[in-house]
Amino acid sequence: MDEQDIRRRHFVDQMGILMVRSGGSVTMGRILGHMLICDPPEQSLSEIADGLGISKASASMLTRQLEQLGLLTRVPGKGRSTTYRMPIGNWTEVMREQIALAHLFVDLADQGLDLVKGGSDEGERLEDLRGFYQEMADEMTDFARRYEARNPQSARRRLG
Amino acid sequence: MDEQDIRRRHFVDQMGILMVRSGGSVTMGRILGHMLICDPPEQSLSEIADGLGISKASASMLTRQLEQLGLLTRVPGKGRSTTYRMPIGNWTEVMREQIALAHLFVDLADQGLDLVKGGSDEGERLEDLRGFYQEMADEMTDFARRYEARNPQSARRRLG
DNA sequence: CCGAACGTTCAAGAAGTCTTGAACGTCACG
DNA sequence: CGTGACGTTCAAGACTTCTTGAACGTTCGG
Repeated sequence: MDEQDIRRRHFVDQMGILMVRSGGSVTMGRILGHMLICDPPEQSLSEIADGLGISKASASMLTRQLEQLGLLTRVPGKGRSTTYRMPIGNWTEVMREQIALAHLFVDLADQGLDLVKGGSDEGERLEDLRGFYQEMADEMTDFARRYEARNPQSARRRLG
Repeated sequence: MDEQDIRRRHFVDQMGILMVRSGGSVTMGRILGHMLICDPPEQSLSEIADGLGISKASASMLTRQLEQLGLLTRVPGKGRSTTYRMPIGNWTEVMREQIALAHLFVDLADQGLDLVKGGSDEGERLEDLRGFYQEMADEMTDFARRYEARNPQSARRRLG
């Protein structure tokens, strides 16, 4: 293992750590790191598993999760063989979950407001939370639109 | 347990689920939910633990974590007794972690770009990621500033 | 000085998630 | 057909995180 390999491994592991802090798992992040710097950019499941020293079972499960998050694209090959690659300009897809989550907070805050309709203080706390998440959702939706406008390639699916 | 209690319990549990989706734990979210609708708004550790049916050990640990996240404020009482309450307009504090995380992605992407300086395709993927997180960080910082300007009470600490 | 109330910490157990080897189904190729 | 390569699934084990009761230190009121 030469100097370059060590640095690549370090990059991959760091991406694993950042993915954990983002809500995912270490290995999911390591796959992402691998797919960011691998050559060739398209890799089969076996190549990913071998490249990272993980089982094909993990690779199969995690690539599917990453695909669902919009962080990995499946490229069907001939027969059963398929390869994966990092999509370019697809980050608004990733924001979708965040925006949806913010809306869930807004909705739950509304339920709470209905619940404490009598009191006064409770309302203040809930409206504070509601206001924040509402603005947050609006802001992110706006940002996603601008990002898509600037990166037309990303417009695979549109925001609702 | 009457109708009202059931609805309160439901609200608390839903907040637990949303907190999990946000990267925290169920019980952390349930505490947050309790603190959003509790009366009086300031509660001691024992009141929180009893109110949710969890141990004081959990309550102690989780209130500290929530305090560090800026989602709970410690209100020192006389002697050893302290109470907690939900702060108002303190949401920019919560954004801090997100912004810091985005910066970490940018930094790691830079390391990666340095690593693959030879190739061409790798650079594209890394620059795409870097660009997104850089803009994301800028956008959130900007939003936080505007939010603070609109909610002066929140300005306990300023963004750097 | 004593006792009660409170929050903190710790080790142990419970619960959940992650990872894997092995078995399987499918497809291309000879 | 038969064989090999590939991705998928499953049950089992490893591993990590969560939760708790009990023991402890501190403070207030008597």
